[in-house]
Amino acid sequence: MLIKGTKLPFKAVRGMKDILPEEIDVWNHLERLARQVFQAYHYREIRTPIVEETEPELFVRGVGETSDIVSKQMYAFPDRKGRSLALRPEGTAPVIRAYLEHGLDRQGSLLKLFYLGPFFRSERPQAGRGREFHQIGAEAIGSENPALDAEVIALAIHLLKAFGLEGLKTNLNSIGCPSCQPDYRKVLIKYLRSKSDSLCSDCRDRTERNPLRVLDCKREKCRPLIEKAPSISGYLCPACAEHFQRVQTHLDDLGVEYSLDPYLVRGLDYYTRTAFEIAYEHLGAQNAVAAGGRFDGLIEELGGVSTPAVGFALGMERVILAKGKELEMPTCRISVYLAPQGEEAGRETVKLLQRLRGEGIDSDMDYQGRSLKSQLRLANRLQAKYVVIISEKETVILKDMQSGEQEEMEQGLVVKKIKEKLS
RNA sequence: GUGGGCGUAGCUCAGGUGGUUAGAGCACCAGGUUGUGGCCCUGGUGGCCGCGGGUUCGAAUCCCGUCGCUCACCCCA
Repeated sequence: MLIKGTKLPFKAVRGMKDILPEEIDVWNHLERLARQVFQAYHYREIRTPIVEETEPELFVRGVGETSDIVSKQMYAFPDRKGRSLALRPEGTAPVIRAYLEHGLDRQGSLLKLFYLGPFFRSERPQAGRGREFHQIGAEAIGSENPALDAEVIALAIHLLKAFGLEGLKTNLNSIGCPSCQPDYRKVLIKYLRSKSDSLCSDCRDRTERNPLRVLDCKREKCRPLIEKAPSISGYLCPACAEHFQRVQTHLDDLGVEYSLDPYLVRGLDYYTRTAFEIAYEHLGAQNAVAAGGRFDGLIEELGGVSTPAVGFALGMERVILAKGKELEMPTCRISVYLAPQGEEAGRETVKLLQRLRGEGIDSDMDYQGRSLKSQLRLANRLQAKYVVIISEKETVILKDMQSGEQEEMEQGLVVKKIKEKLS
């Protein structure tokens, strides 16, 4: 409790949240499920530092200089020697950095990695979007086989289903490659400029800055124009078109349901060809719960030998938000609670408690010298299975909190008895 | 960065047009029950009414500012 008359001296940083004991079971549960699923798909975990140096421009070159993430959302700061550091705003660039730094490309053919942890972007907080947020992601590096695109998409969906999410919608598109996207881009810009008067002000801006982004403008005003806009699908080069077709065939073979969405665009510059997004309808404005795609140019951009790769990331907070109260886990339980009565009994209780714990039985005791009544009340709230009442006598009382039955026994026997009952 | 909504007890929220000691439910503590939980009953702890200024005889209430939270835009998982 705070001293009377004072207000909170410290607060969590804006947009960053404490995960409290009552919430942590959900997180651990999801992470445990995720690890199982990744194991089934043969992805191995990698953990990269939360901080990266910005000087060789890892994020600028990876994510894109003009992207909002780099241009205005990155937490960057100098360290003691004046080097510029940044809290990682996304996971792919650091994973590729580690991949190149440790020569993981020389250890085998295809490398499949997953990661989970916090990321940071200095955006305005909103439902499903914090300044610190947690992602689970995967990257499959070293093949342009469309079957791998399909695997990654299937993996993302598999994870979300394992988390218990229903009613997901998967959208798919191909945004081409460096040999065809620029041509489309020119055509699109030309079209958009011709309609510039009818577009919203944001879209006029986007036309010059990031024309593909105009395609997923939500404004009523822009919709009809967008629907008449040239579609990327007509401009894909033969190689991209075939790749996209084969991704779809594989998804069909896998029984994955998806919709083609020619307006789907990714915000990060490194994406090529396959782009996908998995949305949960009732989430509010931020309804993409997972998204990803292919990034065949990133590794070369970061100084490696040109290597194709696909991946995705999934937002933990959004998953938890989507699950809402459905996901509530059983609250904290304890097997045995010890209720000492009086000072002398306290010493015996501490010893008994240690013996129980030595046997691996989760147990606790009252340390506050409270009345038996309030100790039992607490034990009840903790959903204790058994309570041991210890008085100054030789014998103790073992009470079954569910049935209410209790029996008196020698103190030496109680640990053995509890072990029997719990097994 | 831009716009809307909201800041009253640990939590969820009441408190018409300003008017005495600011309320309820939940939670917490104690008692009813000569150390025995849940249900019920009774009582109790807990509030600079976000902060600062203004209007007024008088402000939780009206006005301005500020900070915080929240939703949305932008952008993104």
